[in-house]
This record gives sequence, structure tokens and C-alpha cells, in this order.
Amino acid sequence: MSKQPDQPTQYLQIAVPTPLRRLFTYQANTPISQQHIGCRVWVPFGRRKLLAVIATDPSSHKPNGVKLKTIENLVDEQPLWPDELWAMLNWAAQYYQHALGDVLSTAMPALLRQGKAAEYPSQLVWSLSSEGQSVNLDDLNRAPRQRAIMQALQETELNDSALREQFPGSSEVIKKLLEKNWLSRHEQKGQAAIQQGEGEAGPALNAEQAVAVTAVTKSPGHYATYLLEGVTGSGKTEVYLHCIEACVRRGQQALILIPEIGLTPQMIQRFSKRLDCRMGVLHSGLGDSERLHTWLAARAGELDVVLGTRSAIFTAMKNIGLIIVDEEHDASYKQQDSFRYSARDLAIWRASHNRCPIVLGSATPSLESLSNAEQGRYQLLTLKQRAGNAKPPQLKLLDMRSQPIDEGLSHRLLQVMKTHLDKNQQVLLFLNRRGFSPTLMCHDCGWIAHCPRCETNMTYHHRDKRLRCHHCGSERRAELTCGECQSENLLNIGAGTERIESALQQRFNDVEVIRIDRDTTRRKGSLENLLKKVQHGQRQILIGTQMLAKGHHFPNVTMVGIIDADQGLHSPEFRAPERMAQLILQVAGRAGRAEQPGEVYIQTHHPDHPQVLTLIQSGYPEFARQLLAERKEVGLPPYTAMAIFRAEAVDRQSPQDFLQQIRQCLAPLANNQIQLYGAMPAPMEKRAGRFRAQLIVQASNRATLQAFLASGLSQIENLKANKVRWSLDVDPIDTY
DNA sequence: AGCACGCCGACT
DNA sequence: GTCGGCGTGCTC
Repeated sequence: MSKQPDQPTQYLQIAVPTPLRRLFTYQANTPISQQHIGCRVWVPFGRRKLLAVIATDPSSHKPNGVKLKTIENLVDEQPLWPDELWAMLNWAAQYYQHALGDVLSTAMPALLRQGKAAEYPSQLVWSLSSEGQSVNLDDLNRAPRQRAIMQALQETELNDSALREQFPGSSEVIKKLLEKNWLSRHEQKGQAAIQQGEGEAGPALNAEQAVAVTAVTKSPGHYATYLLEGVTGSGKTEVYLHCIEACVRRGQQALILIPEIGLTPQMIQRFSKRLDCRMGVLHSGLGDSERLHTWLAARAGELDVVLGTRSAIFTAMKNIGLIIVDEEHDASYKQQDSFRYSARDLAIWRASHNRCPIVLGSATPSLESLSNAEQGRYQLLTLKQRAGNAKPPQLKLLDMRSQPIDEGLSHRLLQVMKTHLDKNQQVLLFLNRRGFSPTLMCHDCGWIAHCPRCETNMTYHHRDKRLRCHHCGSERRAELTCGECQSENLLNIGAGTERIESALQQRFNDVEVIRIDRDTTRRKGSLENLLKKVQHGQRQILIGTQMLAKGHHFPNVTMVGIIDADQGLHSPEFRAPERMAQLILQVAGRAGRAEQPGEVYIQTHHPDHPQVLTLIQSGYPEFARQLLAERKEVGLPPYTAMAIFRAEAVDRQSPQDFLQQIRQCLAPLANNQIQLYGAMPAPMEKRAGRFRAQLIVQASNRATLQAFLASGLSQIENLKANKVRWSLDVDPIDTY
């Protein structure tokens, strides 16, 4: 492209995908205007070519002191993002103190990140040619790979990626078949990710649900955050569906975020059954080209509803009218590496800047959201009634102190289980610890099997007699003798789900015991199979981890047992009690969904603990109120804003030394609104062979924190962190 | 984060 | 003599 002689050279600020928190100036070789902000460009960067984004207006001022390179080429004619989303991404880079180039890069569908055109991707689709259709498969018995491919294509045509996935390493075979003229190829627009809903009618709303729907839908075009607090089974989804229908009827789009859990397909199915509109779905199982297709369709306004997990918050929308965040307290909304954003918090920003309502739904809202509701920033909507008049489950404590205990199960718990099983009902037991036993110890000398890479015990898995570290994944054959004294007298201390399962199988030998945890659901489809078994069964015992807790319907479960409620009481994590309560109530919510009222038994060694008592006797809202009072007392979030600098290295000392340097950069900038804690070792100092340390920054509010971090970071970035990897986490959800 | 340059140990 | 270990420094 030739440059007009009368035009001064244009200089562009470019956001390059690198962790460096600054923009880079390039010369333009083609006329660029303000309209190009948000367009992708290829740029030379160091010794490589990177796909970057034009971040600001072109300027005719040449910055001095640096040699400038020229952009290679402009990829997009139009900006990738609508203004509102562009604004959100820029804000997020600021707020989370993350490099804009990196933020923009994570906000793009993978194919756009690779430089593919922002057009509906077409797929190569393979089918049999007319000649191929008349081939007799039995003639191909001596070419089994050819036969397999021909057979598959006889049943249905396959797109290129599916074909190569089903028949890995068969490109030569495919070439052969093509030469024989048995195959044909054509380009087809990928449509797979877009579904047309069926618009089936739902149940009538009860009074509380109707109130909630009216509140959310009454003033379109205005921002408000609604905290929809509804116990399990109270029909939050029904409220969502009505709000979405109203939004779509007005001709606007709805964005729905759901947590990253195995039941995404069920949720999708439920939505597509009910909603009579065009729905796009974004989840982890999707291929790159389907993702891009959905993203573009949403941007073009060809979708009415977009449903997806965390990263769906980056979906471009043409006319957004409603955002829903289901299970808003769920930790999976926070990205835990590189760009550590909270999709829930970004969703609130996005709603407020688009002047649309946002609904945060949960049976057990986060303390942040409850406090926002209390202070009038959010509007609280409560659903107390369970659908079909199901009675709320009763929570009962089982005092474990000086009780006879069999493999972690008290005799009282076993008795109650028996009465439920005798009535042909199902019992669900929850234990958030998989494997057989968390500790393998020598009875003679006290030696314990440790992880070589973490400062933790290894968990014994009985099925394959191996020790596994649940923190770093390292594993080995379980020792038969003590590593210190060669004694054969090794003890398994404590119990995980695998051990409970086998103990129950022995005790209730005529009852089917089903274990659901990461170990029994590793294979694709095995979770679905187990769930199906449970759905149709009766007189069964289910034993499982968190996987059981989230969202599934178990209509025949009338009793729930929490095997160990004490884990949350001793953790150094300040959110641990909140998490534990949310988990217990989520599990408790599995009981008594049908006509039979449910019973929930909670085993504890601390039946007098005030937190435990409050949760049992007064319920979650009161429990949360007390926790909030404590947080206020000691100045923890949500009453302060927090950020954590983390550092890790192969040696123990250098992470702490490096954070100490950071502290020295920050200390002079601090005032009485800022507190620094650390550098100190992380709660689990050694993990996966690396030592970790942290420095906590607390400020009286988010704006103060924000300004403080921004002023300190340029200096910090110039520190040389040799061998130390460091990161900054704004609004961390754990100090892990 | 990449990626190259650069300076010291075991190989053909 | 060279292949390659990873320390260090830079990226418009």
C-alpha cells in the first residue's frame, strides 16, 4: 500500500500479547483512523511475529528515543469488539493490573487469536462419492482402516476435524480413498453450536417467583443487580427462563453464565426445551470453529440467548438486555491463572454499562453479594417455597466425640441409613476426599508416606494400590514396608470415598453402593451412566465428593450424611467456613426433593462450635450475617479490598526475598488506607516441587487498592525476578 | 512469556 | 574442536 505524500506518518499504540503491562508504538504503513481501534494487526515483535490489537487513535507525534517498527498488516476492517465490550476489556486490564494485550488475547475465540478472519468459519465435510456408495465393504477386509472409514461415512458424513479425531493418523488412508474416487468433500458453514429452542410450556410461577420476575423485567433499559436467593428446589431456573423470555420478546439478547461443572449439558437441554429462540452455547467441549461461529453469531445479533461458562462473559453481543449468573458464589467464575478475572464481577460491570438488569442466583450467596444487598447496592429477591410443596430438609448434628466409629461412620449414622434403606429409599453420603485413606503411616516408627514434590501426605488408592498426591498429581506404587524401619506394619489413617464405599459394601451387602468422584468418572460418559443408574434406582447408597453436590436431581434420596463437617473449621483460608457452609447446604439440598421430606445428618467433633450451631439452628442467612460481622471486625473482604502478590521458585528463600523487594517498592507509596502483610510462605509452602510465598495488600476500598497497585507496578515490573515466577491476584478467592 | 545471545562442561 | 546446558536481557 502506498503512503500519501502529503500525509504525515501515523504512529499507533498497539496492545501486544505479552505479560508486559504497556503498549508499544508502531508506524502505520496504511491509513489508519480512529475507526480501527480494536482491529487486529500482525506486528514484528522482537524476533517473532505476533497478532496484536490497535489500542488507541493514530497520532502524528513520533516518540523519541526508540526505533520504531512498522505493522505488517491490518487483519480486520472493523473492530472485533462492540464499544461496550471494548470498554469492559480495557477496564478489566486496569482493574486486574494485567497487560491489555494479554487480556484482549484471552477475550478472543482461539481462531481469531491465530489470525483467522472474523467470518463464519466453513468446515470441510467428508462424505462418500456416488462411486463410494456402491462399494461393498466386504471387499475391503484386507484394508481394515479403509473399511472403517468407509463404514463410518456410510452412516453419516463427517467434518474434517471429527474424521481426523475418530481415525487418528489416517491421512494416508484418506488420500488413498480419495485417489480411488470414493470420497467427496465440500465446504459447509458450521452451524452445530446454534440451537433453535422448542418453546415447551413450563409450570406456572408461584407468588414469590412472580414477584422476582416482575422486579427484574419491570424496567428494561435500566441497570440493577438482583440477588436471587432461593433454596434448592425453589425454582430459580424458572425465574431465569421467564426473564429471558421477556428480554427476547423485547428483541434483546440474554447472556447466561453457569459454573464449570459436569452438568452443563443438562442445563443446556433444559434451556433449549423451554425457550423458543435461537440459542448459542459455549462450553469446554466445543471445537474452535464452533466457538468462533457462536461468537460471531452473537455479535451479529443472530442469537437471542448465549449460555456459557466463565469465558462466555467475553461474548460480543449486539443488543444485550439481560445477564444472568447462576450459582454466583461458585469459585469457577474466578480464573485462577494468568489473567485472573472474575466473570461474575465483569458481568456486573457489563450490565451497568449497558443499562440492563443482571440476576445473580444462588441458594447460598457469597458474602460479597449479601453485603452488597445489605448496603442497598443489590436488590434482594428471595424464594423460600420449594416447588410441589416439598418440605425443606432438617439438619441434625451427630456428635462424634467418644462415639463408636466404624471407618469414619458413626453407629448412629449407620442406624439412620438402615431405616431409610429399609423403606427402599436412597441415601447420599458426602465426603470431600477421594481415595482410600489420606495417610499411610508406619505403626512402629511413625513414618508417613509423603509427596516428594509437595509438603503433604500422599493418598492411598486401594484399587490399584498406588499412592497419589492430590495437589501435584505425582504417584507411585504403594510401599509394602515402612520407608524408615522396613516394618510391614503399615496403617491407613483416615478415610476417603473409596474406603467408605468398601466399608458400606461389607456392611450392607444387599444394597447397591455407588461411588461418584473423579476416580469413578474419569472415562467419558461414565458420570452420565452412574447418574442414570441413580435416577432409576432405589435402595441405593451414593457416596461421593463435590461432584455429587452440584445441581443433580436425585428424587429418591431421602437422607443425606455429611461425613466430615469439620474440615472447614481448621483451615487458614478466611473463606473456608463460608465455602464449607455452601457445600453442606448444597449437598443437603439433594434430599427430599419429592414428596418425602429429607433428613440431613452432619457428623462433627465440634457440635458446640458457634459457627456450626448457627448454620444448623438458624440457617444460612444468619450464619452469613455472623461471618460478615467477623469479617468486618478483623477488616477482611468484603469490608476491605484485597490483592495478593504470589511468587514461586525451586528454592525456599528467593520467592520471599523477591516479595520483600516488592514490599520495599510499595511501602513508600502506602498510606493509612493500605496494609501490607508479608512476605510470608504460602499456606502450603511447597507444591509441585516449587516453594511459594505471598504478600497480601489490603486497602480500605477497591478504588484505593486500584490506585495503589497502579502506582507501584511499573517499578515492580522493572525488578529482576531471576528464577522467580510472580503474579498479582486482585480480589483473590483464596490464599492457597 | 518467548527467544536469542553468551559463556562453560562432555562428546564425535 | 563442537553440541548444548540454562543465566540474562530485550521486546516499539
